[in-house]
Amino acid sequence: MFPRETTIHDIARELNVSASTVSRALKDHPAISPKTREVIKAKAHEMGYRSNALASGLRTRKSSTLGVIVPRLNSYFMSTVLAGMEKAAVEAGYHLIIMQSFEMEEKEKENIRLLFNHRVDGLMVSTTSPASDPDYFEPFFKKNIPVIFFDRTPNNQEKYNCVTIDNKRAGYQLTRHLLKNNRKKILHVTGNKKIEVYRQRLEGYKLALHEKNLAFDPTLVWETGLGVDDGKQIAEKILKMPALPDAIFVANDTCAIAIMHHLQAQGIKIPEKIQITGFNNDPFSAFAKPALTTVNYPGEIMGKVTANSLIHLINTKHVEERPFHHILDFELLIRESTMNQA
Amino acid sequence: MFPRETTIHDIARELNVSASTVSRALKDHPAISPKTREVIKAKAHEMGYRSNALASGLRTRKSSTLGVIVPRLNSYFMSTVLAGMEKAAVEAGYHLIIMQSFEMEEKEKENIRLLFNHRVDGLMVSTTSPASDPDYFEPFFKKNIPVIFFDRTPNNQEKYNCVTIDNKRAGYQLTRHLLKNNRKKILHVTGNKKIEVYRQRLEGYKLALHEKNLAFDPTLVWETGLGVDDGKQIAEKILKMPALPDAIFVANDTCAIAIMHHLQAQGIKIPEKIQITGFNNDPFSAFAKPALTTVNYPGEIMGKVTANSLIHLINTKHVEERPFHHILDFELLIRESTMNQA
DNA sequence: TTGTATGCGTTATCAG
DNA sequence: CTGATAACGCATACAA
Repeated sequence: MFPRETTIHDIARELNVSASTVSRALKDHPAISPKTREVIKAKAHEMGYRSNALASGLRTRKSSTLGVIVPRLNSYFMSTVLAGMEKAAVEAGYHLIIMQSFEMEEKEKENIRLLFNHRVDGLMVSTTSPASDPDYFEPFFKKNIPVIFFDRTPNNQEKYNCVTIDNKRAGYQLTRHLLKNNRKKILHVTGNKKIEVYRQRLEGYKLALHEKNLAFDPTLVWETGLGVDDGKQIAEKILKMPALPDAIFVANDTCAIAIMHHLQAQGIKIPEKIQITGFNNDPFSAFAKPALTTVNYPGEIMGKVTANSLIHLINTKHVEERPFHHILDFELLIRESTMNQA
Repeated sequence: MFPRETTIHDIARELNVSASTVSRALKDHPAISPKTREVIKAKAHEMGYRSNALASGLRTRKSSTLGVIVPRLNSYFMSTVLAGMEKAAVEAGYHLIIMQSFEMEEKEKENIRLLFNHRVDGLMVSTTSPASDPDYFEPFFKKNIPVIFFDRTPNNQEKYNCVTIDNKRAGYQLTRHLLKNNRKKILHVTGNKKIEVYRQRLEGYKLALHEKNLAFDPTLVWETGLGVDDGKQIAEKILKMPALPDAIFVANDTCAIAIMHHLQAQGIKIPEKIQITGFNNDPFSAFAKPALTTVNYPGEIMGKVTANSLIHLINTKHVEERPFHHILDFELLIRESTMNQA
């Protein structure tokens, strides 16, 4: 019904050359004379030729495709990461296949399997699973297909290629900021503590407390989903506390803003009564009232660095000796305009 | 260096059957006896067999891959759309290749070309280009590879498959809401007017004015990039107006909130002095102070509907008679708690 | 500089 | 129900 695709053979026939010559000419192989190369290219264009990536991939064992697995697509932070990845990937001639794990380990495994079958040339993962040893990446490791974890990494980072920020230091600085403002009872609202990013932030929080000789109180660490709805529940729970905290260190902006909103709705003065900090520098954090102190998480750069590192690994055939760990710079954004410094 | 991949031939050899039998067994072909099917599947599993999507795609002329082109990845709305698409696609056995056009027509064309070469089975596009007749989709049309536009469609929607909301009606309702609040001078801050979504919203705005016998003043329609930075500039420009508007209908939440923020910083009372409405229902719009009246744009559903429609087109071999146009429901979210109704 | 021959792994066709 | 064979479109080793 639809005319067969024009192939290099069709071009070859038209020009009375061989298919290999056409193949070579089209990819600027040096062994082809400039003249014939131009002729072939012109003809190819004229005939509306399109290279068949599938055939090419089958032959070269390369799909020119990178796989990405993220817990969820719909967060601002994640989209900036993906934006950076897409740009870097396309510039290097790769496509991006993006999949969601929806915070389910089973789904993550399935995605890994599917991307493996799809013969991606490399894989970038922000892991759902806190598992200390994700052996379901074995097929990739065995075939030496590079895998890089970004943002949410497995627990033993030294075994894997990772791109992160120093979450511990960030957590430390945020907590320190609150302590400087004479806050004594700091609630820490965080995500799944088995996940490295959240564990690190908690470590930073503890360190800052320790430095000030303040006792760490485990009942002040609340594990949640960090979503908008969680924020509302947290606020309600806070209001029921016998003694309110005087500060809250929330592990992302979304939830921080939701908490703030609901506390304010109940008449709590922010930041006078309770000071709040977030994490991620969502665009709205600067517009919250009061503006939210947060950590600028360089999403686009993280995406770019991850993708470029992956492509580098793909291109360097020889096995890298040991995994690398890129730690990107973050930025503490202090936004309180009129705070009493201690 | 790395052991060759196990193929159906390897399995066939081990079991003394033919490769075709293995191939059939693995995809549950009815003509294979249940017994041998199970034996083959077990062996395949044992040998760590993985189907090669490239080879399969080359043979069947199907890549099991859907292409997506969007102007930018990093907006909340777009990520919800993609989240919906990814889910629907994976459920139907497809992968998603996502590309950005960065609001550049050239980039969009290049992406179309790349995805065509990559042999995607279908294409979903939120177009960058306001061009009335995007002939660079011709390769797809010619080969009868389905293309669906979502959100941002070409101008002559009747010629293409589209999934949208009724932007005109939404714009109309928002404007009407402002008029009901006795607003007389409504500034409309919008995106590129050549783009259908923005044109439609403007049409709705005009209609509402017309209905109230208010003259349409073209100088009250400002075209911008609708980003955070644009918001600041707009605010500054507003403050320089000889007579301030008493309402602003902004074509997205991000920009609306930015404008609101900067006007408030200059002492303008919102909504008393100037009432503002947004568009998209970004999660933060509910937390803005005051909360932003907006239109709930069903991103995830849009993604799901678009992907499912595309897959349907792929599966129905016969050419559809005419393009379809799915118009999704939106929801006007009125958020002003204490407004004086006219 | 170009051509020939072969194979990448799978599936469709046809035969048995 | 199963097997043999060819073909999908391209790229490469080798030959010329």
